[in-house]
Amino acid sequence: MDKAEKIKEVLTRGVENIYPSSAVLEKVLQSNKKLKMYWGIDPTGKLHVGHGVALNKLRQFQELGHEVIILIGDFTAMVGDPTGKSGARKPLTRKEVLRNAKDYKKLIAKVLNLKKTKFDYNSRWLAKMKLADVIELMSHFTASRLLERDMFQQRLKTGHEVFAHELLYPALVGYDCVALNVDLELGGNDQTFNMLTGRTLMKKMKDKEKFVLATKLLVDPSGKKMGKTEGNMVNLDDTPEEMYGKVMSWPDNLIVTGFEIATTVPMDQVQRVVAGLAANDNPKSYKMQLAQAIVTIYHGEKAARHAEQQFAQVFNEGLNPDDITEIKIKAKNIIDVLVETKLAASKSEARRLIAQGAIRVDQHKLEDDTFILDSVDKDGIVIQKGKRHFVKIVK
RNA sequence: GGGUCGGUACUCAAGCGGUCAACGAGGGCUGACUGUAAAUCAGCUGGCUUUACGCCUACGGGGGUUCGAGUCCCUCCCGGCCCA
Repeated sequence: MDKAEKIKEVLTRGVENIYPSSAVLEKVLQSNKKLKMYWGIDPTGKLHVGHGVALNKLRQFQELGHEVIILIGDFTAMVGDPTGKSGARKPLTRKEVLRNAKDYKKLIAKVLNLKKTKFDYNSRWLAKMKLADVIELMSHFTASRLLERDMFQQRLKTGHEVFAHELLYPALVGYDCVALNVDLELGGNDQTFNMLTGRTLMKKMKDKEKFVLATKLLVDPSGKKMGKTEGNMVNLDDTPEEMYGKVMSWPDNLIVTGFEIATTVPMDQVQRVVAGLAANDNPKSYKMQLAQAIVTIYHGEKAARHAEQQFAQVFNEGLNPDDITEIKIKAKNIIDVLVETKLAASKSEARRLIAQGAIRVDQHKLEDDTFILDSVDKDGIVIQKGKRHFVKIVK
């Protein structure tokens, strides 16, 4: 790929929108100007494939020689991105944030060149702000502008409360880019509002144009949320087998988007997938390729191949996977065993699962909930719940 | 500050004195069907046990009325809307 092609890929692949426009950004990229850009993350949860999209995009920029900063929103995490109704989320301790950040770094290293990546924390400037600074910052916004955000609108419409401090959120994350003095911000399309707030602020406070690049989200082509499959969000620290399995359970219409945003598979190859699907090829084979491509990024090729082989073994042939988590337990009664192995959350649930025929012991469906596990030999006993949860009881 | 409506399980949301562990929807889990799909269909979805028209815990907090309260009353806390 030459530079022109790379620039084109940066501007189009997995991109939902560019502000002020793709054309303007293209010009800047073609000049030899080095851009300073950042991507902000909330350190409250796990990194998942949705984040992988941004990482891939950042890597492309990095390859073109631009400067990448990853901003951990440790301070804004305390405000909480306005979701849910109670706002009762407990603030993270400094320790938790640092631990999360450390985990993030490890995962981010799979995609980005860490030597060329800076990490920063927005508490560095936000924690120091005085009330006068906050007042000055807020004076750049109108109340209605802050309330425009869809989430607020929805809550107002349905009579739910919007807390005053939540209105600060877009302003604070918007201020990050001023503090960092960047040329470009990258984020998921759901962050567009916040990113544009920052763009406005940058113009007012520094008289500088900040580009905003909003990446596509992992949704099906109709724009609908993943719905049921949301539960199959792939965390970047999932084991290869989990990751592979979760991708396989995505709906078929996510395949193409998945290739585009979550992998580095060349786009002309992705086009072939599109053609294949249009020609009624079995989507399963493409989904397997996708799963393998994604697992390869985070765990390497070997692990990906193994995950695929395990997947076939368990789901096509109905056998047990090779490596099952082994647990030593005290309980003997099957109900207690299920609870102790965490396959069931409570004894009641354990009984329900058995009644529903969800529990297998060494491949045999269990119908008796008074079953006693006594003689555990050296090979152990495999307990299966549903299709994909296995635990091996060992001595 | 005044008026008014409201606070129910993971979420939304019924409920108007007993038959309420609480309708319905979403989500989750399990089963069938499959390509571990998705869609669809079915069951389950507070806990405990002797699995029973059983016991305990739950309908913002506390108190009361009643044989009996998510449901009525008092009070406190919190929110929406209107007025100031």
